[in-house]
Amino acid sequence: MATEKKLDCVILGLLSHEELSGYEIKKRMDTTLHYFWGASYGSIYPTLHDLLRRGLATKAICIDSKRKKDVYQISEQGRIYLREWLSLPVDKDELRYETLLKLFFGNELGKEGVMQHIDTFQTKISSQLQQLRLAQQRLQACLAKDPAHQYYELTVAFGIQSYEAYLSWCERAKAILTELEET
Amino acid sequence: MATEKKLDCVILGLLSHEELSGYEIKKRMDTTLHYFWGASYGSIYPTLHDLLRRGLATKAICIDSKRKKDVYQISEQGRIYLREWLSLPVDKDELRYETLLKLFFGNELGKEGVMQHIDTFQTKISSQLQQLRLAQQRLQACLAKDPAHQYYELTVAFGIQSYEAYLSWCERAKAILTELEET
DNA sequence: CTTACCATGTAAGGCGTTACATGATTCA
DNA sequence: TGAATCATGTAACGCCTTACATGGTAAG
Repeated sequence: MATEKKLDCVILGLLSHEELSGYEIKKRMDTTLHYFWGASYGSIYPTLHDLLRRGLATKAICIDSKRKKDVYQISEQGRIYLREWLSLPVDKDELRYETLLKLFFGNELGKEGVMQHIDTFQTKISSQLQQLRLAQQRLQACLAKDPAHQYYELTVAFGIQSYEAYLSWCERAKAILTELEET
Repeated sequence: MATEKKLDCVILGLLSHEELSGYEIKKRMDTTLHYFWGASYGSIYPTLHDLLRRGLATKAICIDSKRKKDVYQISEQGRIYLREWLSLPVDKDELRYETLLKLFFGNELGKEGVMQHIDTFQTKISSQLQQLRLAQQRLQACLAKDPAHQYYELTVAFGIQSYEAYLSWCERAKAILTELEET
């Protein structure tokens, strides 16, 4: 019942690349996966325990220069489970842009308010686009060494392409609204 | 606690355009708002009752040719509440594309699988793009009559622009993967 | 020495989906 | 007469966020 849980698969996916602690997983969620997925500690740690319990991951205690952390590795079982999920058809691609919602009800909000929201959106997207471009440069430098990064690069390219489209839409939208104001 | 609820505002927004029944609201969610918002009956009807209770909407029973339905109207209080929310800064724009997730873990899935997912994605987006283009044509025909539709048109334009970007990314991604295969 | 960051976790509770239930009406 | 659509709802339950709690270490 309710929406199918995927966080276990996402974490397994990250572990398929390298061993990670819960804290590091959260980092990945906030950076690498940030623009197309997310999760909080409150869901990550319990999921990690669950993966252990199901034998899909193993845990080791790692002590790097005085600092202790629990690192998790994907198990053979986990790899099988992950591959199975990856092969399944995609269940849902979802976009929830509150900005579009507020725009849609723009008649009630008024032109100035709408303009304001577009400006804020544009600023946010611009800065995220810069981040993505940086990531792309870093990736392209090491693509030759590690062709596995090719897939990462594809997702970054997706982000760049759509964010560029967003920005050009912002300009057009603002132009249309300005014209409306003159009339 | 937990994520802030916005469905009440979304419904009020829809009611600000016209009076609607729960069933009709669901229809709007599945068509007009479909690509940037969603909701099920299980959340719509209770929210509608809640709006009544809070005095943000009123209910009337409408009998159209034998068919009975409960239509809701936004109240003055509701309009104030809606405007207030619309003026607030946008809290969250969220994108959750499982397709990108599976792509990201492409190394584990393999090229063929990734290609498959891209194809499916491309097909789905193409068809949704067609829908959006149709909507745009319909809208442009009546923009002169009702300038309130301008805002609706802007959201449609956003969808078209980003979906076009998605599709051109699909082509590039497939080309890159094909090249990889040849090597 | 204090701020920031590393690191792990739990509890409460909201949100919203899925599945189930029911019944009328329209149309083929 | 049967399928599709109109129409309204509820119960169970899963998911995940927020907020809270705790403590160690690195760096300025």
